[in-house]
Amino acid sequence: MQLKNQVEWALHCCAILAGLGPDRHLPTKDLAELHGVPKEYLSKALQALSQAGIVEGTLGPSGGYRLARPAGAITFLNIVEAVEGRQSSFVCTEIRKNNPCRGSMSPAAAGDSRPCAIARVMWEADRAWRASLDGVTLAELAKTLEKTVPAPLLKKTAAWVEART
Amino acid sequence: MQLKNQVEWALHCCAILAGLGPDRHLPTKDLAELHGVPKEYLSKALQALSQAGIVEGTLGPSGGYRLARPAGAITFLNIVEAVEGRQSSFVCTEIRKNNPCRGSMSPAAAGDSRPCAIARVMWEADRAWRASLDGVTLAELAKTLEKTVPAPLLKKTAAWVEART
DNA sequence: TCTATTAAGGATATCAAATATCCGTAATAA
DNA sequence: TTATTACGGATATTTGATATCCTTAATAGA
Repeated sequence: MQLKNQVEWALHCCAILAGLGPDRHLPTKDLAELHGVPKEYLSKALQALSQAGIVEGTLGPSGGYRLARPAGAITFLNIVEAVEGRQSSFVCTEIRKNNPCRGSMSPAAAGDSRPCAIARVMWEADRAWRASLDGVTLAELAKTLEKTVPAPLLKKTAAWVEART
Repeated sequence: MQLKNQVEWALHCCAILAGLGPDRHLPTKDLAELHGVPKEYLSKALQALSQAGIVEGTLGPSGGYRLARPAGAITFLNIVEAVEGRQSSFVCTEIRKNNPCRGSMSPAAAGDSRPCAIARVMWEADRAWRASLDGVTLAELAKTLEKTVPAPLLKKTAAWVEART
């Protein structure tokens, strides 16, 4: 079980966009070159972010993407769910016959409206995962970066961004 | 991102085995029929559980599987990790060039031993997921089943198990 | 001893999803 | 008018999950 690599790309792109000045944009092409990933495929991830209202794109020359809301109002969970979807990592299929732990998918068919006890444990863990991701915003990530990443590296990136906007 | 269906099968099989009397066994064939899943493929999951020391198999007629330890000493995490592996759902690839958030995979190559800040957030969420799974044992599941599953269903299963052992 | 049963595991086939590429359309700044 | 860009549809490629087949060795029971 592994998250799509688009999740990693989306998180890094958002981190970069969070450091952008107001009303400035970065096009897919630059973001792809920065991270060394295929432009066309990264574009799909950015489109997902756009549809989720996390980033917004503007057309034409000097267009590109920027955050659609303040970095403090965007959590990791928002980004992960935009790319990866909201379905739990555990899917309870209707396991048949004698098994006492019925699924909750079709209570009528199962003759029991109570959710599968095993599924409930798995879903609770999924909830804990999402709660953890929902507890960190892009703004807090930026603070962490300042503390843990060597200054020269940050300046290098800042200069790179500056040169493109 | 989705867990393998083998995880669900393994959890249900362990739940059944937890209700078994001491020194009794259930073969793969019966477990597969009970759940309505392919025997050969379920066998792979049971082998993984066996290698992890969660169940133990005995050969020959009247052989099969049983739990290798008390149900109170087996957590959901044990079972999930036996089948799904221990690698985090988030993999931090070395994203190249100017990006300030370096990977922690090859600090030497990155010239920086600090782990990627984005990866740390994702890994923390993964840790929360595993902690949640590690907080529930098979014994506790059995208690939940007694409370939430209608008695006739439990009796039906008990009778089924009884007929096979 | 013989036979049926079983776990274990290697090899391989099948299928679904992730990954990646290509192309057309419409909008827009210069 | 032109170059640039987001957006989205269609499709190819690759990878991993799913599934099947077969052999081997152990073991209980006849």
